[in-house]
Amino acid sequence: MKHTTERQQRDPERTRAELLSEATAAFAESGYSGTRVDEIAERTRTTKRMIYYYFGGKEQLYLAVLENAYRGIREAERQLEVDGLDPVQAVRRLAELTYDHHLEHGDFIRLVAIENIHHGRFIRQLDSLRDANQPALGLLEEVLERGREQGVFRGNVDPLEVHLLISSYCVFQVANQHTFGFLFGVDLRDPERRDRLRGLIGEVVTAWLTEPGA
Amino acid sequence: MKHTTERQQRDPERTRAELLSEATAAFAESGYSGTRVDEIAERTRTTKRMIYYYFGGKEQLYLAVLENAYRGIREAERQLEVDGLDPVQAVRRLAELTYDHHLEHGDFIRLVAIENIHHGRFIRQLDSLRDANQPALGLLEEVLERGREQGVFRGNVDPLEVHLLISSYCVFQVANQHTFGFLFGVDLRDPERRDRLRGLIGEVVTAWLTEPGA
Amino acid sequence: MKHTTERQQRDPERTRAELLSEATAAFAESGYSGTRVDEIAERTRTTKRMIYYYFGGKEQLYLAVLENAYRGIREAERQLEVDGLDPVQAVRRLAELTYDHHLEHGDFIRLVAIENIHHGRFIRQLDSLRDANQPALGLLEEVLERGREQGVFRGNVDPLEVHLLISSYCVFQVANQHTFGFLFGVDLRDPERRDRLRGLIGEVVTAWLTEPGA
Amino acid sequence: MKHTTERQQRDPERTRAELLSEATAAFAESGYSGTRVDEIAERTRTTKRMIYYYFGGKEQLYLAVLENAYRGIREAERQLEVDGLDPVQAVRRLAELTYDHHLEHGDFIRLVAIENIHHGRFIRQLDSLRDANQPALGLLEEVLERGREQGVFRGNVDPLEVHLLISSYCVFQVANQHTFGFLFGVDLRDPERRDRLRGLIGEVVTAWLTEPGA
DNA sequence: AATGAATGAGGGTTCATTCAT
DNA sequence: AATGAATGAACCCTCATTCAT
Repeated sequence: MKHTTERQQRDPERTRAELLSEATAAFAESGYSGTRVDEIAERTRTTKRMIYYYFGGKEQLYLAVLENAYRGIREAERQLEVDGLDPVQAVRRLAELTYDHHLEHGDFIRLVAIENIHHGRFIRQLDSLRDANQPALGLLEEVLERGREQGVFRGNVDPLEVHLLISSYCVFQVANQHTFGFLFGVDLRDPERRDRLRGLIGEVVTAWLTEPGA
Repeated sequence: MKHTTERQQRDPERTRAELLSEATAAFAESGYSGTRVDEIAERTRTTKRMIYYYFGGKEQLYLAVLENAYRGIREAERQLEVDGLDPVQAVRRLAELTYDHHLEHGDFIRLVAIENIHHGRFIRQLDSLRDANQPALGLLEEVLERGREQGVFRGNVDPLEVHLLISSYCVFQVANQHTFGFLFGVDLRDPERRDRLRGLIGEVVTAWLTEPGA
Repeated sequence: MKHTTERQQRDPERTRAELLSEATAAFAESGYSGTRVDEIAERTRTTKRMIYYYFGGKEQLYLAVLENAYRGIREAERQLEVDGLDPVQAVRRLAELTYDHHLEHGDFIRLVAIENIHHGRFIRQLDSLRDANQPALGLLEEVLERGREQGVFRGNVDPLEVHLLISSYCVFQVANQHTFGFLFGVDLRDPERRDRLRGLIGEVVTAWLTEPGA
Repeated sequence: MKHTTERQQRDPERTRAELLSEATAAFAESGYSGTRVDEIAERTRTTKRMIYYYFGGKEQLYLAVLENAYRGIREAERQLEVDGLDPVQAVRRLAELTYDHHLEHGDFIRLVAIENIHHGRFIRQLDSLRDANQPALGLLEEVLERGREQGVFRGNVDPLEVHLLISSYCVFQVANQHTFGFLFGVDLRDPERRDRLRGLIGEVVTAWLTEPGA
């Protein structure tokens, strides 16, 4: 009679998924160089050896993590809905959803920061990410166009730049919270503060988009 | 005739400064864990032994780098001048100078990103940074107050949040340039693009500050 | 035809045992601080990397050495036999066996001396040694009791103190042989001298135990 | 006007003495390899550099420490007095004084143990110690001879061996206190225990020396 | 008589990875 | 499909010592 140990498991998919998930957490926590493969393995029910068995090495595992993280985000962006809202409300809504979304996915934002620390050396290998359309950007494009048609928004606006405005703001609050918080003595994650900040970027952007005489 | 070797030198200040400078470049380039002390030493005319002699260790060197970088930035911020400009122009000016300033100090921004990857664990040890006043923020505060007095700007605006808006935007373009550039197929450092982006944040912020009926 | 290298071997038990054995010799020879892990490794067929693989580090290896050495001594003490001897002969026998035993285990005695130089800081971590009974002491206790019952030995004798008397004498000859030998110009390991010394402590102790009117 | 810093001092004798004294404490505390020259210097008001200036190096300093320690002990031994006591009392007295003396000079005993760990490699360089007479041994010799003449002590006794008996016992209690204390759960420095042990060795030795029919 | 600056050589340890079944 | 054993290369750091005044 064979007894199932906690280690031995005949479910490759599950093992792989567990490795990927824990590697995501580990890399997001400590960066690429700062994460040791032992550390990742210790979080799982398998051994370090399996990382090489399933992924080939630390770098490949990191690539899988990165790709997987972006895929998840895209998936979530596809859920965004602003139908039935007038353009101003739609932009505000979009900004707020983006804000919430970023605050909820600290790991992802940290992975992106890490990747930039590495000069984007890894992401550049992921062709799968390159051409995929950016759902959030597409949606924004639509809304901006709608606003312009209705004469509510100024014309000559590059959706990418609006996206940049919103993204910068949302990303910064997560990515730079430690230094900003320390230097200015504020806690950006404080609920009250967060509520204020949540609405701000939408207001700012729409103020600009709707600015009279622009 | 003996020639002086390139190594041996009796100029402690210079040796220390060189180490600090090269360490700054190295850490900004590869992060804390990603930088090897040998690597730093190889950039200088001394040996890695001197890192321990002058700083005590890798971590202390990194701390010195971090502190020095922030000190430099503060110094630069103190040079900012917007006297003689009306509030709207002043904010725009401030935003543009901040923008330029960030783009010119990629190393600093990378160090800040790195520090955030480390959850601010190092900067928290630098009490010298905590209480020091933030020149840029003070200046902004003055301008906002002036605008409010003149009835040009809305009231009830937290200078810190305006600062956050501007900083986010400027920092993001440097810090996230690799992933953003890759994903959207743009080069944020392209001069033409940069010129457009340079003015944008000031316009956006002032549009909001001056929004009628606010 | 490939020949098996001397290094590569798939016998963990043996590798471990070899490391332990050579480490014992090395630590006994040069002390804890005086022994380099490279030095230990060079004595074996593996590399120093294996010390970390099997033991975790220099300190843990030393702890294993210490524990192992004491275990070996205990094992040997369990072989002691004085059955069928009258109490006086038994004590003499015990003293002589202890003497021989110490002279034969110079490494052990040196390890003990080294441990005392370290203020017992390592041994205190070895709970396995604390509560284990001390075979030699138990045997001695029996003999002393027997002698007292037969009216041959004085009463009111603490076996531990008798043990201390004998141990001191035997340990000293090994542990302090270099300074003592140098200062008094004698070689304590000289066979003739040793034969004299071998019997001495038993005689001294029994003279005291059997002292009339005590 | 020159002000005297705490460091700068123009008293070579004092500096040298301080170094010697602190080095003694340091070496006795941590052994030869375990003591770092920085550590010694930090205990004094001078710098590490002075160790090289005054002694030439770590080894020479250790040699000076060793020689100085032995010189001090010899000096103390010369103070021993047993005049006016009968031989039995004299031996007991000598044993007790030796006992006290050892317990009071733990540093010296540790230095001796350390020297033995190093196989007496250093002491062998100190010719000054070799030929010097051993006061304690000479005194013992006299007493033993007196006892033999009076028919109280057995003849054919090597004073060196009696000295060895007493020394072993006294040294062991200090040198091996940590392992012995740990293994047997006793504190050899406990005052009550110490009082018992103090008298023991004299009784044991005299019991043997006076044994009838020897 | 004394010192600040500098250093070569090694110290213990950890890293991602491969061997061999 | 999975794994225990082994490892080379490098990593950060510390040691006793010397240079140069």
